[in-house]
Amino acid sequence: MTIREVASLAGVSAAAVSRYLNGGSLSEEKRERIREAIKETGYQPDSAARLMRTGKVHQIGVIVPKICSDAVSRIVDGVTAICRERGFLVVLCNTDGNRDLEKNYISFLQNRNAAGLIIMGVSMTPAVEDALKNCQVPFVITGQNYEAFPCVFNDDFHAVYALMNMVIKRGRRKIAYLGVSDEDLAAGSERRRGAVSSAVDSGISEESLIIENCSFSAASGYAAMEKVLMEHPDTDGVVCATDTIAVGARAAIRKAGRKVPEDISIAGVGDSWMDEFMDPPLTTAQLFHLQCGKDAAKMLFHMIDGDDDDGPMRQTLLTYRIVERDSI
Amino acid sequence: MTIREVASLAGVSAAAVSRYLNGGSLSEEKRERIREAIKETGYQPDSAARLMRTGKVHQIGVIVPKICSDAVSRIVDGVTAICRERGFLVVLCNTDGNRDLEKNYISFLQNRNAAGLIIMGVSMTPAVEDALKNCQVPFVITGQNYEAFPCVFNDDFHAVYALMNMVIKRGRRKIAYLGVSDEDLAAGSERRRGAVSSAVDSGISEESLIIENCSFSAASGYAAMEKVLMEHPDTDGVVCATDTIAVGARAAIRKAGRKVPEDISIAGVGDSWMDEFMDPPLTTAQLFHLQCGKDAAKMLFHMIDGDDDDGPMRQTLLTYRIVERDSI
DNA sequence: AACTATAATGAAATCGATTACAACAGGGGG
DNA sequence: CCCCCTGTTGTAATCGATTTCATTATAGTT
Repeated sequence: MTIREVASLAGVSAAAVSRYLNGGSLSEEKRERIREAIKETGYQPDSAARLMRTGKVHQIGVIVPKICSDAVSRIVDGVTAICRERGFLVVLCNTDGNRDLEKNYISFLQNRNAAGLIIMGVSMTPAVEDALKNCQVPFVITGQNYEAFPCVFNDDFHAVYALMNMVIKRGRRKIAYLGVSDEDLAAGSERRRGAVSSAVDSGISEESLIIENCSFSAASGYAAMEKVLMEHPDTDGVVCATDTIAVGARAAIRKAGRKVPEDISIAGVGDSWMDEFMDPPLTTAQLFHLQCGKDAAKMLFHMIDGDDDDGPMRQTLLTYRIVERDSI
Repeated sequence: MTIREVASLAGVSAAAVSRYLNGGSLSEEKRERIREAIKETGYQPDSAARLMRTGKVHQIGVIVPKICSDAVSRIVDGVTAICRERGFLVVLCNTDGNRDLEKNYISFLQNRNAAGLIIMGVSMTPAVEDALKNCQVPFVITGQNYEAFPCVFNDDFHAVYALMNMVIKRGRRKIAYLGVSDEDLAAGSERRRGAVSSAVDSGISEESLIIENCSFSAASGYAAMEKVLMEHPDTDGVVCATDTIAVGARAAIRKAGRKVPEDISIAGVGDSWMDEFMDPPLTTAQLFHLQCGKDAAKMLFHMIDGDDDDGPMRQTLLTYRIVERDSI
């Protein structure tokens, strides 16, 4: 079903049908005939041809390091919600943590496959930075804060700072921080800095704060906590970079026969759905992932629409909320 | 950068460059010159124009009822893995449980936006069934078994049947089944039937099996379990349609002061990552979601490639594995 | 040498929509 | 009555790749 067939069925030119669809001057009479013909045929304009002519893709690309993650899937959820409103499709690109793929996707998506990009958990290697600098379509980075690029990110530093303060206020002095690699600017470096700053500000020396690095899994949280309890049996508090790590750490504490929160306080970050069903319910710093996705998408559409007035590059700092439960 | 510019730079015709890219007879000499020109310019053929001419989209559509779900995200992970190998992009469509959207996406994606569809958690309303019957592109349904369509699905019935048997073998007689709505053929109807069959086959009457319906959340599992314990204080076993429900149920049992597994046995379905970190670790029927996604994608590509020889419509039944932990 | 099959090549048509342009009609102002 | 402006309309060019077709060159066969 092409525009010409619809046109001849309605007894008008193809241009008239196009005007009907895209808004152009047209008599009410023809308008009616075209409406009829379209309803009758169920005609939908070919998006490839339309794209070919106008150059406007109604898709955006979302690049993620993995999909099976509470945080990532919530952000993606927010992005899809806004895109649906706008009639845009979402192209989901899973790099599986592979930097080369990240770079490849960035360059490939520009080639008429996406009107803009949302990138999460970007690993800012020189190659990726280069790809972004040369990027022909607008993009927004989520979850991490790079001065040079538009991004939507969390207040990772203060979230952990606040959590740590709470644990210290409970009288804990021998505290462990289970973090993730500094390669991850936000969940790694920023959160760790928050933990250290809080400790130091409260008179706990940086050296006496126990720091262990984990991957993003509960299993690695379990292993790290086991190690901490082995090497520092007097540990009485633990703050985890993510709730998933906290789940593992909590199991290790249980295995060691220690009580939470009597013997050891524990806290996480993220407000995962299972936090309130843990035993005891986990104190956490809630992050607004869904909002993050929505904000990033809205920002991207502003850039795509050019509503930006070439205005200042935007950096959106999201808030966090301490959810105090019984684990500290 | 168009094919003509590259061509003139290499001193050949546009057709020659196209032949270079798509395979056609071409002298080694021109081949070399074109290789040069492409490297120099970084030319990438315009996918819109290519699509326009050939009609071959290198995208597939994935329609999901929600994204924030362990099962869904793992399946999607499997799909993206196969698509990446094949150089296809994945268009992720989140219907958020809205049936109209499901139908709309199915019809919209056919319009040159996808070479095929993978649909999960389809709600087979007449409208959706109609949309599928008229679908111009191949599609595969995951997680549910419809005779009339190609699908990849789990052995939901036997998974729960086996779990239930284990609980009964532990000597439990007053058992509750926390399920989900029958609207969901697989997780709802099939699993419930498995629970009932097992009970009946073991001499427990259908009437004495306690059945409560939940949504897919831990909170609803908590509420349902609370209700069960209130109305049937002698309950000594509970099987849940999903691990998430089990997490909620387990918390309700704890709240009620009952011990697991001494007083009550509990089991779930899905093998969520947090199962082994629960207290006690949760016995579950592991489902192979990643494999499900991969199989569905492979099946779809067979259909797209036409390797099917118009062969029989395929129905893939996945296996399950009982993971026995300490909760029963 | 004559002939045929095969490879190499470019010009031009094509996919289906949008849009610049030209043509024309009708209305209002002088 | 003429001019100009605005609104309606269709024709044809266009986007950038692929592919058909016709042509020429080359090799292989009698």
